[in-house]
Amino acid sequence: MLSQIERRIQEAVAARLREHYGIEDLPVTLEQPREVSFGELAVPAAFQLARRLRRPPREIAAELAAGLGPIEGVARLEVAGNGYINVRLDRGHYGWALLQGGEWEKEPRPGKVIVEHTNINPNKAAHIGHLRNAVLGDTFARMLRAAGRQVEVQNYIDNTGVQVADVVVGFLHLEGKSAREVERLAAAERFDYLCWDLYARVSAYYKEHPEALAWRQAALHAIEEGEGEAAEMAHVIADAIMLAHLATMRRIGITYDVLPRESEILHLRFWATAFELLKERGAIHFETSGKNAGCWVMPAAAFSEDSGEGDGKVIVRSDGTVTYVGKDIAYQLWKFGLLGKDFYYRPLVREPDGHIVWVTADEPGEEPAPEFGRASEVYNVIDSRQSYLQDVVVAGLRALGFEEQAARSIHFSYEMVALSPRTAVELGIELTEEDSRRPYVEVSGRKGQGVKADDLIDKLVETARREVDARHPEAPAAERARVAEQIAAGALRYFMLKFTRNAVIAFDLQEALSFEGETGPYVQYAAVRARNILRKYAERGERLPEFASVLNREAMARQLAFEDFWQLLLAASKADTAVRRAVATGEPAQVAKYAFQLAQAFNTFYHDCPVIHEQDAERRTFLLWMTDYFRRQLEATLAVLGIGVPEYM
RNA sequence: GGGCGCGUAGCUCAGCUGGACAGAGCAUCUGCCUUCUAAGCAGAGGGUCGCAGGUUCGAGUCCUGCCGCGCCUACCA
Repeated sequence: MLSQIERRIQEAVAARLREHYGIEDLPVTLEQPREVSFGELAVPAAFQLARRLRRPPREIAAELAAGLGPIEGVARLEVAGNGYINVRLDRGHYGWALLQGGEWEKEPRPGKVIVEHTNINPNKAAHIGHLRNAVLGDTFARMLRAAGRQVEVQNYIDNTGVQVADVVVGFLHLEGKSAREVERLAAAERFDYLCWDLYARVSAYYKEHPEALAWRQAALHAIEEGEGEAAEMAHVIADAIMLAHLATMRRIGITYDVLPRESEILHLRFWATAFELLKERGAIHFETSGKNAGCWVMPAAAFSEDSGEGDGKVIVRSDGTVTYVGKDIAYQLWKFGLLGKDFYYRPLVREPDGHIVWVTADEPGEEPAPEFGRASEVYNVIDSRQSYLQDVVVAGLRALGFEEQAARSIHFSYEMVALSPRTAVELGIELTEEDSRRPYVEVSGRKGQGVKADDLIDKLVETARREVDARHPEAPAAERARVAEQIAAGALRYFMLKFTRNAVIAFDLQEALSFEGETGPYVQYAAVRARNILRKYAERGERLPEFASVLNREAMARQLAFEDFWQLLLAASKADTAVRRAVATGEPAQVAKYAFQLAQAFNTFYHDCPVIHEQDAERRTFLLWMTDYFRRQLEATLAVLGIGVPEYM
């Protein structure tokens, strides 16, 4: 809605510039005035012209504004400050247009976007760092969809890597378990927690007994070959934990379209194909001397600006096994449809909403699968510590001559989640004097430190449940449980989204468990309040009026003359703009901030202005409509954030 | 050493392509529940935007140089 008016203003100003000054190369930008009392939009063009024309901006602004004819949707223009042209919208026109339609503007583009996120090693329970990844990825995918793009969400399962091998070593050598015994354990509750501890024990064992690293090598080899006890055990572990991760993420509304597995990358010879390509086109070479002797290496010059120091990146180890990066290059090629091969697929689980999650398979399945891959754009949601490896992957594409795809391979990076010193101490992690003074402490998953995702969600649900029980003791228990879960999920998702991507989160348990101020529940509460108004109105036996027939443009203009009403409506109408802007900058936090500010505006309105008890009929109708419009806009925004609105709070 | 990122209120963080007097939440203090639920609202105090230059009509935002901090720089991912 707003962007249509913006376009008209830009066109009108551009035309005026052309006709009056003969200027065609000045892009007309629009800003939001600092103060709402200045109007809804501001044109700073006079400042840019001042230099060229060598005249004071204020004078130019006056001249410019005077020559602009009437613009649809604009009530008037004012010259302000030392050269701004402030725009006042025609409020009646605006409100009326929103009442008529007010659909979200989209920017559809051809081609499919792949968003890859979560990507947790299937060897232990998920932790809060993984939650940040998944929430960012899931929200970004929702943002893209809301903006009209076609999106496919992938979650890569590294089921043949070192981390899984380490847990295999643990079961095999520290626990003396067979694949069959592990299978029984895997069927029990909290297998991911059990592996979390075992993984930490294995890591500690390596430290004490470095010779045990040979076990890892052997396991890794066996897994890559796909045969023997270790390989079988690896599959059991990885599959069970993959399902545990899906269950964890399901709790906060996250799901996937397809899970490409590393084992298929190997067994279907994706890697072998990519390897041949890389060799053929000279992207990697065999090292015969130096510390990388016997390895296939990508030269540092390929991915680093000044290639002075680096020795390049090992793609194939001297024992013949391929590194993660190598497999990732094959995978990235497949995503763009450049490998000339495809996986087989089988349905893995059906989500409660009917959505099917597919997983790759190494032989044809019975059910026909949708087409996966063949994207025109790929976002890899991976933390910033791995930017070096992402650079290598992209360099691989470039070295193979896929310039365009390399440019469309986007590392959607974000900073790590560390712990606040206070929370670290609460978890029993010993801190040095120095650490306790720092704003945050990085913890080691290898040592079994950190906050498990499910533990955090459990705590959030408990906290929410206490509040819900206190407020609604009469409600059925099952319903209270569901409400508490929605609040917990909202709190968690908002917490992970309120920080911009490259802020290190110092995770503080108390802060995360807070439901006041800038939090998910605050925003959910505003939506619940709006719903309550409409529900209470209906309970009084009154039917919601046919707004479009009762409220005409003049009534809109009359009501929107009140500043508070106008500001709330204006804010609510900007939801689609906020999402599109956030897509453009790749910053989900902007959507979260918008939702919070909109909720704030509504809460003020809610406090100041009773809707149902309004005496004046026209105003009451208007307020009901505005409440409903606000509700729809906030709920749609929350949906983009993956946050649901509880029945009550 | 090199690469990436960060440094804004006591704390945690926003600040869109440079724009009109620097924002939010938390914490502290003061008020407001007989009204559509106070997970709320209103208000107060609190900042030489790390430092120094530069570009510009205009710099928290761009450039350069320092200072401090973090991450990466594996035949782990």
